[in-house]
Amino acid sequence: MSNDDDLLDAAFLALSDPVRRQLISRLSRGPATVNELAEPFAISKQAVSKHIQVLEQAQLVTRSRDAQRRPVHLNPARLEALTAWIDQYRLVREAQFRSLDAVLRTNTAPCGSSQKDRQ
Amino acid sequence: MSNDDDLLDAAFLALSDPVRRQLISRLSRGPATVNELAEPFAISKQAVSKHIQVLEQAQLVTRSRDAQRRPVHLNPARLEALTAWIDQYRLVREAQFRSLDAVLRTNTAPCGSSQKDRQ
DNA sequence: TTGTTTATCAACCATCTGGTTGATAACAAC
DNA sequence: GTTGTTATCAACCAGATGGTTGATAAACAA
Repeated sequence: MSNDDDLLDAAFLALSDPVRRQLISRLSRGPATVNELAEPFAISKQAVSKHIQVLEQAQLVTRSRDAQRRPVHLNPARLEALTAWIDQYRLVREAQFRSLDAVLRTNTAPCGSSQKDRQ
Repeated sequence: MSNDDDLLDAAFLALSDPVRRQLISRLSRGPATVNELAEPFAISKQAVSKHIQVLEQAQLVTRSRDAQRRPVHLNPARLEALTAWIDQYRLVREAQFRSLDAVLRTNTAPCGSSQKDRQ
């Protein structure tokens, strides 16, 4: 987990599983232990523990220590890094769509669906 | 690829690979064919074609037809769905952090690092 | 027709993923 | 000490993923 690319790999991979996304959802309402997190699921707590390790490696969550408990906390900063990556490309493309739209609207009149591929 | 959850699965999985993220990056500058997309990479174009199929299944890209070419287009709408999902939880948690911060700032004076786990 | 370009399909293979069960470690309470 | 709770580790397994090579199809150009 050295460079930035590996962190993005790990984070997106972590979010590609519905169980892990539900864990994120639960943690957005506050920290929780593995047992608490595992309770709503039909799978073993070992499996949940593995899921949490995946999230932890991606730095989407952190752990603390409270006797034998190891509460899991959400890390919003890492979530923000993901939206930042996505928006970097989404916004560029949407801006191009808007300007293309403006060109089509002013030059050619009818609102036909004739979009050329190579710009 | 029926429900919303499957689409999120597919989309986050699609972005968990550095090659596919670079494809997204390239496509944010405009449509391109498989051969054009494969050129910068050391892997075969069959491999790139597979990557594009993964992106297409996630509806992050679309294809069109231009003679024997099949140009690939970015789909910003799907990218936006991802940021929407992330922000849904990121913003909740950050808001909680801010209010906790405010409570700590007004009630207890010294800026020590004593955060309790269970809220 | 023949050839070229573009792109996918079909096998195949090594590795990773997500789940299981059983054993183990660390701590709390008695 | 013993018992119970919390959590991880280790080994295993079925299926998915990411890459390869070779064959094939589709749309042109000559």
